[in-house]
Amino acid sequence: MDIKKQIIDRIAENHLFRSGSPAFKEKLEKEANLTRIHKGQVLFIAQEDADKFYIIHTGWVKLFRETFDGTQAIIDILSQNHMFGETSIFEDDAYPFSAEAIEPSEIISFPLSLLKNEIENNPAFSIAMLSSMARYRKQQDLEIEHRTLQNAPQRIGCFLLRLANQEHKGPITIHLPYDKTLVASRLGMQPETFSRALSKLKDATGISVKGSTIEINNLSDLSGFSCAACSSEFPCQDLKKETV
Amino acid sequence: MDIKKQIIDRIAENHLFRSGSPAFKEKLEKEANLTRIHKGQVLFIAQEDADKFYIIHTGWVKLFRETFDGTQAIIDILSQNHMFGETSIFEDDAYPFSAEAIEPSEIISFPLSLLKNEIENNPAFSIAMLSSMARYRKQQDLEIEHRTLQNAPQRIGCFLLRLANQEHKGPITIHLPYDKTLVASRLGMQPETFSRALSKLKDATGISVKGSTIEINNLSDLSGFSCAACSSEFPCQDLKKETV
DNA sequence: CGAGGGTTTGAAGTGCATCAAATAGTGTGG
DNA sequence: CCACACTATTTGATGCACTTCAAACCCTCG
Repeated sequence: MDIKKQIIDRIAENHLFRSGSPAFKEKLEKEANLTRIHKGQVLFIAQEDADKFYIIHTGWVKLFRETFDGTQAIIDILSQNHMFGETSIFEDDAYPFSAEAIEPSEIISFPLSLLKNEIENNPAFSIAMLSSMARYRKQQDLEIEHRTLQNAPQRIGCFLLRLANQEHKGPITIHLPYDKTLVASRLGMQPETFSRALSKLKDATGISVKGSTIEINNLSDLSGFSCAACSSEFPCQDLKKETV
Repeated sequence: MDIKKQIIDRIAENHLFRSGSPAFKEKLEKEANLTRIHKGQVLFIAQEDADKFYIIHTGWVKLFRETFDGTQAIIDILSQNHMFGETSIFEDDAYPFSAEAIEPSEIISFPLSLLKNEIENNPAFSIAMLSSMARYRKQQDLEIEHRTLQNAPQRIGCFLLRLANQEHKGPITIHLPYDKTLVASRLGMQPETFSRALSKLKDATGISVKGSTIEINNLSDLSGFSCAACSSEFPCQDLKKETV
């Protein structure tokens, strides 16, 4: 219970929930449900009736949709402090995608009704929600652009840049947050293509790769290579920094 | 003035603006600016200071971003009753893309400040705005999926299905709303690819093509072919039907 | 009629996917 | 701590889809 309170307190600090009413925060805390889920566990599937929304405490969750033949389209892969499932409010209470843990994770769930209520009764909150959705929208626009204009090595480079802390000078060390196979599908390519594209990127930009650890020696080489085919100037803001 | 009033009245009927306060509608009418623009005319470019948002009365407008070397990524192509530029409210008052007329068009512009005000002061309106953005978000998710999972002929078929009036039984005649070259870039492919993919689609589904007129004889052949690689069941809702 | 843009067709190249197989890495039970 | 099983990753070979470059065609409009 104590842990739960701590978690809620931290969540309450983020941009969206800061605008929540005290009553809302109280209810959040009361109705929060912290669950540990294992790798591969499915939280919900697309079209299912939606009655909860989720925030990730630890771990990683992928959002995806699939066709009849089982091909998956990864919509997003989320980590700590990210919220998902909340848009079903606007989708006749059906989840618009499926969600599955890709690592052992701790997930907090809340009744969607709380959110709905707060949106309807607290204008400041609904405005905060608007700006949260606007941020997501911008990110999606960028995603489409990336997939249209960048080739495989460039997309990987761009992904690495967004993982890197761009303030830092000098060599930067990055750990891929999950399976290379998953990074590949997150970037819309096959695992084999990812592997080959990564070594092309290595040759082109002088990064070094050992397993899932990647060292960037020269940030501007990397950004020069990756961002050439992108309309936004470097650094391509990581819109994910603001988490909710 | 009379024409202007008529236009505003029609706009006021749509989902988003129905939630506007009477004072808001009044101000909209007073501050509306109807402009005729010619093909190729640019309304604004990305990053420019935003002080207006737009609604299309007649014609077509493309939204796009471009890289240094001039390559364009088409974000969307919009027609009658669609709104654009409004998201700059959430982007530090800078347009996140450029907008250009692709046909002679009549465009109505309004001060962004009106919208900002209404969002801040009319909770019902900000909720309507939320649901409008949620709709857009869903559409973008679908767009990414299409580009990932569908091949060129399938994407064209899907595009045609969304143009067609799906209620209608029997043969359906469609006119491409703008240049094939533009349709191609809207679908993320080259004009040559479009041309070849269209004839593949013709062979596969029995549609007939004469210039920019396309006749669909058997809707289910077309949807069977195109929607096989898509997670949503046919008919892929045209989320654009609700225009704003 | 002739100019110019849009569209189609052809030929060749590139990038990514696919299938198959080898290799590296990880966790398990002995 | 090792051997085994299993999964993740890499590598190779091949094919397909789309792009690119070039040229022809077609349509419209002065």
